[in-house]
Amino acid sequence: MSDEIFKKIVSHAKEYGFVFQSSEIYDGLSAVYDYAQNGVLLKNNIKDYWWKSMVQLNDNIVGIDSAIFSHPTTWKASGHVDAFNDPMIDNKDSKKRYRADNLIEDYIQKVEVKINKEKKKQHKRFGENFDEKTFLLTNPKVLKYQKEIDIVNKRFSEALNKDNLEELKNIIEDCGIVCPISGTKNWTDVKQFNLMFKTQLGSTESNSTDLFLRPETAQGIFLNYLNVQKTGRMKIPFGIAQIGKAFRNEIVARQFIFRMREFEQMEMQFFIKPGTQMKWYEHWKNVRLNWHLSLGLDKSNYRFHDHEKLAHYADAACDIEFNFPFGFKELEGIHSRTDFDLGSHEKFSTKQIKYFDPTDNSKYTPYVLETSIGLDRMFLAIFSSSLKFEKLDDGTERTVLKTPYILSPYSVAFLPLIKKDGLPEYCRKIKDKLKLKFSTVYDEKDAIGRRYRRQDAIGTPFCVTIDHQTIDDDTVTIRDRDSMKQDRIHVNEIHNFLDSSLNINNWLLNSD
RNA sequence: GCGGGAGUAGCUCAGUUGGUAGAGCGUCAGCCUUCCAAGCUGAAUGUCGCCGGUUCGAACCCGGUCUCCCGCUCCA
Repeated sequence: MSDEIFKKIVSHAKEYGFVFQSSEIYDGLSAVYDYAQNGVLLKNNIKDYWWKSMVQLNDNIVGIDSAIFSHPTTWKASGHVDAFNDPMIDNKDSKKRYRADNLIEDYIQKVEVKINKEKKKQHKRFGENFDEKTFLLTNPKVLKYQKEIDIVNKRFSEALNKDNLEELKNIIEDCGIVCPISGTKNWTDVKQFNLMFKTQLGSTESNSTDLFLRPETAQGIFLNYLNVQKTGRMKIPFGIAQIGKAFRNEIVARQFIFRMREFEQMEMQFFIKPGTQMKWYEHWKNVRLNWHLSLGLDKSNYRFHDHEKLAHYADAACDIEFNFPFGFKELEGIHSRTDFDLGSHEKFSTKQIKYFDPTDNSKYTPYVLETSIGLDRMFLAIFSSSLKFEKLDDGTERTVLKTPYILSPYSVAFLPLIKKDGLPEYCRKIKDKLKLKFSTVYDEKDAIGRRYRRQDAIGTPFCVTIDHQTIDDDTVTIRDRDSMKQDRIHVNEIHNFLDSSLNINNWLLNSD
């Protein structure tokens, strides 16, 4: 059911120039998409709406645009090198996937348990006379176990150091490790899952450094925290906002633009005094939900989801989930990141990243409250929930993209009723006057009704139509996308009409 | 990555047991048109995802590969 709708949404995105699969003429690239002529307008409008709500609306939030490359130590400090690099192995029978290193570690532990069992047994038997050292050195069973552990441990650490995946599999096979679920030894090869994209800085092999494409934009903000705070004379609490691309080699990337390998984040890191994080956590939860609601999509599309299992850096975290065609899924994350990031960069860089608080003469590493929204997910949320297939009273159907007016690719279409009698010329003239301030489009081909529907399909909220009366008295009709109703207004009023309909104040500050 | 399904025009799809492709919508040009996709005339568009094999001959059969969808898995 929703499957069908999702397919229609994806088709519509392509047919009307919103999203194309990347490199389609070469059969495409998995989980990479391009924004097309209309899509880029919608996407830019979303960015703009977010940026203004953060940077322009708040005196204590500034924006930056940090590089996609950063010093490789960044990702050690952030925890991504450890958290994003796992050797994985699949059991072909149970179809379950395991971390190969965990399987081996578990195995070693099991053998250790056997030694302990043996020890307890002997201890019970000999009581006071039990000599642990001699026992461990002489008991044939223990010696056998211990020898096995030593060998496995040695091979294991060598394999890990050399990233020798084949050897990891050999160890698993040699130890006879079975899948806990299927109980079989039918394993695939071990594969390294590196969620970060690697590249090199430097053009020759001998003098190049391995770099990662950033898997999140947040670290660019943390690296610049001190610079921004000093040069911007920022006082805590304050925030740094950023919009930018991030890259993750997802194991499974699916659901259209919901999970892509190259994606765009809109993040704001808010720096606060330790101990105040819960207050700010609640604050930003509110602010962010209201931002979403200000766009006027149905309230029931949103819900909070609190994280039970917290990430290594967080002491509280939740998602704002959106009702996508495939169910409620994460759209935005609000995380209390504590001083994990700044503290870690302090440690790795050995530079002090402290804030001197003049209000009480205290000195501390600031805590961080993060809001992080996926721009592509926001695009999909808007696009999928806006696309309506309406049945009109006269029995005909109408496909209309009811995007929030302020985000629509084009704000207004200019349409001469017919293609002669000077109407096109007149129409172009008034379009030209408005085209720099508003996103406008012109169309004279086909019957007027068809042109209205074309604009409906790409979400244009207003259509200005020039007819013969216009030539006589300089009035035009202006049609509203959602109601399909028309008003006749004077040409000179178009500017003010659009200006007030699309006034960001009315949208952004209308959150209650 | 595993299992299942799929890939034919911009979109939705048809194509009978193998005989080198069609429809609807859309697009374009012209005519006609005084306001909500359906008037008339004409036109363009596909190496049937890609590579290879079987065959006299492949959209159709076989193998490989790429991509998409669903489920599993993963998700700092």
